[in-house]
Amino acid sequence: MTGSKIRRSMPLFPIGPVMQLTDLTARQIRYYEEHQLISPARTDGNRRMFSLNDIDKLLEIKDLIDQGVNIAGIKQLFSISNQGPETLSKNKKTERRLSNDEIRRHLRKEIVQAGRFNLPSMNQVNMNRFFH
DNA sequence: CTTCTGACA
DNA sequence: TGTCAGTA
Repeated sequence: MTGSKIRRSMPLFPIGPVMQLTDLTARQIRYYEEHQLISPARTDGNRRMFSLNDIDKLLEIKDLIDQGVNIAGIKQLFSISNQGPETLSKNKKTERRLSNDEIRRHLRKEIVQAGRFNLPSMNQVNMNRFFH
């Protein structure tokens, strides 16, 4: 229901506890925010307040980073998973048999795989190869 | 005491 | 990324 959503997005704890829960340094957490991978709420004296969603997001980021995926790649993955079928189906134009879900899986695999091989510039992943 | 922004041997 | 500074 909607109740669980508001709970997961409800600002709960400051950066301290989050550091322990995610094994990430404050520097890293702030860095990821700078690059808009997360957007914690702010409070009284401009202090960050993280929600459960933020925690999960950070854990996801941590895994991907450990797998070698850089910020650009993670951004790609996040935007893709949040993208509704409408956005993708609009690009699939004509000759496209793969479902949007399949495309997402392939793209994710490509990015993570590239990360494992330490391949540079994940920035311009050839989405052109999937659409056309 | 904890967190924040900015900066850089 | 770590870390130190100067605040709030």
